[in-house]
Amino acid sequence: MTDSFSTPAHAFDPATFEPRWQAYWADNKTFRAVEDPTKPKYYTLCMFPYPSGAGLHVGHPESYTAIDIVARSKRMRGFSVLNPIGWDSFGLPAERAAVREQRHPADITREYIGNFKRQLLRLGFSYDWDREISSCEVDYYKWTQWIFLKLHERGLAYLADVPVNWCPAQGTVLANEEVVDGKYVETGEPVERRMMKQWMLRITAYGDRLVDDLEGLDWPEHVKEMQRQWIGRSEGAEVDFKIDGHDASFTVFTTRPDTLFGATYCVLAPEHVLIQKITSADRRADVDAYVATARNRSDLDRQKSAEKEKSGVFTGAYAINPVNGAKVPIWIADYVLATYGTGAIMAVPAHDERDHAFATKFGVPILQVVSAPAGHDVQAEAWTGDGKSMNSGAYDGLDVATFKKQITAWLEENGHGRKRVNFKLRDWLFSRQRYWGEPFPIVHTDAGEVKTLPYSALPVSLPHIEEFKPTAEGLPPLGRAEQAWLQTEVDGVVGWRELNTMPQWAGSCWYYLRYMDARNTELPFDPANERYWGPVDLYIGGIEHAVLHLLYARFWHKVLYDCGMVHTKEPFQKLFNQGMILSFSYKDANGKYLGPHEVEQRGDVWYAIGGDTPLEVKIEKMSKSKKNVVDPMDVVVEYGADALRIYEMFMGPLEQVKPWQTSGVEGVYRFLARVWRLFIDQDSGALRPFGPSNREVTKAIHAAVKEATEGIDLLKFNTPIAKMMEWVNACHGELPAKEECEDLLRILSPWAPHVCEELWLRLGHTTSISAEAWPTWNESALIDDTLEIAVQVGGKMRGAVTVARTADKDTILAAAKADATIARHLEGKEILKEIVVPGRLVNFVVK
RNA sequence: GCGGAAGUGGCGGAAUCGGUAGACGCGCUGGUCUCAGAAGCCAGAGCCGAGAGGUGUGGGGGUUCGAGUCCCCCCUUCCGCACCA
Repeated sequence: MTDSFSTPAHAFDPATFEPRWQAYWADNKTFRAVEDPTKPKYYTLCMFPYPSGAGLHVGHPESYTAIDIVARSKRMRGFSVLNPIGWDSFGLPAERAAVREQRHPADITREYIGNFKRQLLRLGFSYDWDREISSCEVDYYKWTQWIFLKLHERGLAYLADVPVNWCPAQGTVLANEEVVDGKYVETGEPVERRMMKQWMLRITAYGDRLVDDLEGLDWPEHVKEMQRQWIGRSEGAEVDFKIDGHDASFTVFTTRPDTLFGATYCVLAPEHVLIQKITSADRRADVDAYVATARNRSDLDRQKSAEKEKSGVFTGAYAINPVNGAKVPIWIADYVLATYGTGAIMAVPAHDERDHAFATKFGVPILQVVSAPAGHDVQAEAWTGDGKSMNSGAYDGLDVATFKKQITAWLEENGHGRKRVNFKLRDWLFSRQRYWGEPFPIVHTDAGEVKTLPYSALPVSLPHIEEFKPTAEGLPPLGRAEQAWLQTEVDGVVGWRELNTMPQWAGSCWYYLRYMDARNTELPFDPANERYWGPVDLYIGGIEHAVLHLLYARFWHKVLYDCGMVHTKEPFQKLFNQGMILSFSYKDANGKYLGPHEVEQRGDVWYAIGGDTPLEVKIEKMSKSKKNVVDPMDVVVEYGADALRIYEMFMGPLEQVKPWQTSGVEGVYRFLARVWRLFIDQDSGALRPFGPSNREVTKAIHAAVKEATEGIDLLKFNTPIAKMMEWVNACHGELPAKEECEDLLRILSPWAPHVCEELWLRLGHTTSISAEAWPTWNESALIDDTLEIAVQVGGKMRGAVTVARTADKDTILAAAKADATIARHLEGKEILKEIVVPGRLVNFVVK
């Protein structure tokens, strides 16, 4: 009832102008990206959003705001900026929702996209909406299929019978990268191993380049390291071992060929093909039992037991060591992986910890062939470091590196082995037994041939089906499509379409290229456009994609590079990971979570409203079950988009994990309201008069311009806000000179574009502030005529004196000694040394 | 176990070519305005101490006139990898 009194007619109210500016930008296509050869380009990109039913969470606007600030400031600094947005819209979650809600995934996906888009528009991001794309629409996935054909043409796509990660809950296979600890990373559902015929992409052929090209990238070191570890390049040798009494041999991979003389046994993985052939009659029962057990154990079990003890069984067969003819027993053990190297190893227990553990348990001899430091007994513990070779015949006395080279050369010359580079990285399992994904441009003929469709036959549209479950015969959901889709003709032969679909990663492997030429109907994109826009200059997204998406996209990019489609070896020049935004949660003694509106603080302790038992307060990841989710749209309704954007940046460094605090949003809202009141008379709505600037205000604006300019380049978006706040504080409620006020609006506009456009308009300008030139600062304006010099006595702070900036050493010392407090501290002491740091401090070293 | 990042007021965080620790914001205290409240505005504050002063950037040592910053040891937290021969 007192609102008319308490709220002036023209008080700061973002809801009155924010939507108006959003409409203005849309109507005028203010942020259209133009291939302008007269300007340098800048390409900003956020990781492809997956539009979920839950809508935006506060993590989305964090990276989007950071990108938007860079994009807006780069435009103001004369760059032609590409800042696009689109939707990663194929994938399992939509299909599961479809089953749950009895609706078609296309309908669900489009609804979610509409919701996301509405929310993003309400936050005022400067996207070129004319380039909006959606990976589930046929005008996009036609080109995903096109790129698949390119991969196939180059021998990089093949069908293979492979052990796959089958997730029964999802009803599909998963890529290695999607499985952690035997569980699907997205849902935590268990994964088991099966043999299946699947489409694979030969990413391993690019292993070397994927490692080597990391070198020149401006990426966080730990992300590069994660990629290196995942690719896991290791250099060594393959060695062939004949089997005593059999016309057979097997090959091992080792990184330590220099320890060949110390091999006291060999191990085959339980899946190794030779096992049946070489096992002796008296060992067969044990071997069969061991192999059967190993086969039935899940990866998770295998991993768990790895932490405890080694297991294994002797085959009864012996291998012949090619370097010295020694016969060593062949064991089977599941600590040797079928999928890495050759699935077989030579074991050198003296110099490998795993072999040592195994040898100790099963009583296999341990033979030292590399000298260890005094006091190190290889019988007790393996020595894996450097040393001189011993017990190695003619090779004794060599260091590890030299011996490796010599023995590898000897192996090659004598046909017993060869130099070899191995990767942990395996080929990418590229098919999924699901509906909501890109169909393969592949046809299987009745004669059993696998044929690719010609480019002219694209797109292969996803057929409409009603049920998204496997067929009764166990075929993937696409088996439910009509005969007219299932059966087709290629090269004059009738055949059946591939029923698998591509994984969700396919669409996100090249979307950043489509943005460069989003409406091209002839090609995925025109290479001329790529030469202008590529590569992405700044890419921001979550650390969760450090391996998966970034590895796959780099792989495809390199293939397109080899096809002459793109002109850079790498797609993303600079990468940055935003830190997750956490939130406070409140839990009562019964373990029940309470929402922020159900709790109150009394003193330092939180209680349920009206309750008297203290609650447990924690900072946790936002989740519905913890009742600590912050909906960015709620924040917009209460404080406006500008306040949300500024708070997301003001919370702390972008890369840091940090907790959401609604009181902090109120703080930045108050800042914006102060800016508003500085410019606008709240009662009349009129622009308030400019006045004279003083030294303090002028210094503050230059400091703010400097901090904003440098902060944006360093992706430090929090401290510039502090400097702008200092300028407002320095104004003490009175507008200073017009130019300084305009500079403030210019530098604030990337963070808070709506209020800055509004005030810019009210200053009488008729064009958008987003097209203004970025201001510059003057270092000289930052320097004061007088300086405060800190004074220490014996290294302890005792006071400060104010002197002219030009004051010389003696003047400063005299001023310091004249200060009453300093004089008191110097009294009765002998000054041993006088240290003067110009412009900073004086230190009297005393006795 | 291996690798990486980080520990600063009641809270989020500033400041690292070594040079006045705690900018800015939140919260708090006091004042102003008001019949009253809210908002706004002004002022205060690391901690201990009445004060002089002491003390203080996870802990312990060291280098230095001077250390949040450099060196050594330790503790804690978070993240990644985890039989890859």
